[in-house]
Amino acid sequence: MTSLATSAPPVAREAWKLLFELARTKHRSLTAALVELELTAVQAHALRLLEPERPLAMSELADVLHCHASNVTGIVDRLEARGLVERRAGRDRRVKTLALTKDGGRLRERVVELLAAPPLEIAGLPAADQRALRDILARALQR
Amino acid sequence: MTSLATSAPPVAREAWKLLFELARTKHRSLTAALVELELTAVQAHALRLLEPERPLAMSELADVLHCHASNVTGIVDRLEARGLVERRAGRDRRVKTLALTKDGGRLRERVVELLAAPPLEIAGLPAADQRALRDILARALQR
DNA sequence: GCCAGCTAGTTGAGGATGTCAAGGTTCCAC
DNA sequence: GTGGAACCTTGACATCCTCAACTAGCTGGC
Repeated sequence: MTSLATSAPPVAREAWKLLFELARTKHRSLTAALVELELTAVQAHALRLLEPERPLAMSELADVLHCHASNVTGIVDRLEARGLVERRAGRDRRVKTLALTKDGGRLRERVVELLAAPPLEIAGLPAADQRALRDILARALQR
Repeated sequence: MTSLATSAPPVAREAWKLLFELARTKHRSLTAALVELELTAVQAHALRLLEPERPLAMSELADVLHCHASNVTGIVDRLEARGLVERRAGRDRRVKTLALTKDGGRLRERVVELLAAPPLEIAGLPAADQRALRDILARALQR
């Protein structure tokens, strides 16, 4: 649970405001890019989490997506209907294991690249700024 | 249109990855906080955009929310049903102008504070890091 | 061995968000 | 005036999300 700093110093608030704005901008451009792949945000996220060599159980996917199992059923239904994902029976026959198909693997690569690509706002920064940004964020997330 | 840098230097990608992670973490905690106000993300966003002294037309709200007018109808319906917002007829009677009610204004303040509060990851940084972060992000968004 | 209770996943109901097409009012330019 | 444009709403449909109830399968204690 990441709590909030309701009485934070002004500088932190300014930094956060900028960060918020950047995130929103990127979120929009990302959603637009996903439309061309005919994927929704959640579908793309699920695809990203399904690494080719490490199949996931439905319940594990629900965990990492932070949503209910019943929701995952529908999401996987749609991915499976498009031939991107397969449900396989595990040794424990209650568990259904999710594996990428060939098509799913190919599409996943595009999704991963899309998500990993920094927006031009970041990519266009001087190298020193990029390094400083990375280091500061690394410190921030270390807690 | 924020385009993507699909072939960006590794440092930019690392920085972006961290930023992405921070955004996701915060998004979750924010959604959780909004549940207690019985607001969804879009409702909170709409509320934030409705400044007390500057009423917005439905179409203007649709613009800033980046969604279709027909979608705004439903969102405003729900806010109005809760007594947070009022539709008023403008001089041009095609236009419906949105104004906050007393309750809406009070709730909006809490929402604005919630959105503006930086996560502890940022608030807990040394002051020098906060300043550097703010300055780098300001440069990034200047383009 | 057997059964009570747990776990995994699905189903169905219901709500919010989002798109699109169609329609009603109102305005404006000609 | 009248035709077209602008603004909003409505209805149909898809996705995402939760919850409650259900089925199938596993497991531990007797």
